[in-house]
Amino acid sequence: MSAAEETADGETSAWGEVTPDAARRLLIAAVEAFAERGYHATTTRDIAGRAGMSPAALYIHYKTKEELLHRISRIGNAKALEILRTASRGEGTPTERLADAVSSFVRWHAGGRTTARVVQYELDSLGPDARAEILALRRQVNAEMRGIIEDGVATGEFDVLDVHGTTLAVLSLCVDVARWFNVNGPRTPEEVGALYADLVLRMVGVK
Amino acid sequence: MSAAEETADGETSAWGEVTPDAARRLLIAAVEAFAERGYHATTTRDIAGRAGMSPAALYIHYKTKEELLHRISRIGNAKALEILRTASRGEGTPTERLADAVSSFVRWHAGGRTTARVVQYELDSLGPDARAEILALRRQVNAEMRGIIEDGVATGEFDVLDVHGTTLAVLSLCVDVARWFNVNGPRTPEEVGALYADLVLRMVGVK
DNA sequence: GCCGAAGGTGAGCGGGCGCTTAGCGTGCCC
DNA sequence: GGGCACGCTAAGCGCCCGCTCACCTTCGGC
Repeated sequence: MSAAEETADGETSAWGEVTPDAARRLLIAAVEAFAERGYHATTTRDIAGRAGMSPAALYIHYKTKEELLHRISRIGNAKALEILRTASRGEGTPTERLADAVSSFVRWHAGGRTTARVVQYELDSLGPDARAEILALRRQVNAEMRGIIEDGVATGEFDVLDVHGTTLAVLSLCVDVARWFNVNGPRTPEEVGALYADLVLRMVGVK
Repeated sequence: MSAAEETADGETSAWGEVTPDAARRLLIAAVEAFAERGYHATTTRDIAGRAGMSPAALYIHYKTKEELLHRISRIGNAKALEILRTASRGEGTPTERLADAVSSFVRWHAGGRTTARVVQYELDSLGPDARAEILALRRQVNAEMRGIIEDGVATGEFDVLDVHGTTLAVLSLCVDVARWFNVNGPRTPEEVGALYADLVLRMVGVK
């Protein structure tokens, strides 16, 4: 992977599907700006400037500033869902699959904090149609996590009183990593992933 | 308490310390607007309009729009700290105090979601000085929660590998309630508080 | 070597932003 | 009951926003 495919804080981006090159650079610039300042506090001049272009160039590749956020949200949420699915549908006991799911989901939110922040915290900045589309992806994420927990309850490995509530809490815990994780802090994404996998196994009552 | 002291979603606000009356009405209007749309997407005209005043009236009571956010943040974070301190410094075993702390902290974040959202998620919209002041309050919140966990480890009630990491996770779990809690959803703040207290006791390894 | 498509720029429009200012009404003090 | 401090409004200033438009390059096809 080339240096151009890394964002400023070092995370590797999976924006390879975005073409042409100029459109991808604009999108990566937008991710960084939205993550730093928030969608509404980011100007189109700032995004274009980070990508080394004039403000007008943005509108060759995107109809509006909101379309940029929409594209970022869809790709990012799809990636998060894919990560969770890979772990959830792998081999192993529910205990192993839950630990795998949590640790990889957390690693993505910590390591790709810039992207994850935008994906998880700028939902309300989208218009109704776009928000509805993203919410559909979120429901699939929820269903995937709930599926693992239900499997563990069925095999007797887990001891859970409220499956829906616990699912919500587990996902909330993982997602909120994007808010507080500090790349220059004392923990690596791998360490947080391992810690959280342990905590979640305790939450579902694994002996 | 009068109806005028309730925000739109029914939560009772502790803004009694804010005087005169017009300043309090503006502040409550700002809390609602910031929670709905976010700080940067909220206009001073919107805040003043919600309070039934002209845009200029805002500047009689507050120097800038940011001062409003700063005041809200300080009062709200102080309230959150007070709630946690009351539970943390009460009587009982560490197990009882932790359950009490989590359930009351969560009840505040769920029931007072409008305020809690602003308090917990608009930190980055503050300038450097104001942010530093709020961060000092947050460190006290962190220390209070960590204190309970350390007490439980000392008495042998808790089995925790990483005290700092677990403290972070517990607070993250509680705070994120403000993001997803829905007043019209299936759970009451009390139910979420009870569920979360149980989950957190599991996280710290209470038998 | 000419042409059209694709991708870019500089200048700027309409509008809404945060905030200011001049002046008005009201009630309290003496 | 005159003066004045206080709370508030109507109007609007200067700025920067998202976005557009007229025009300029570059380049592959024939």
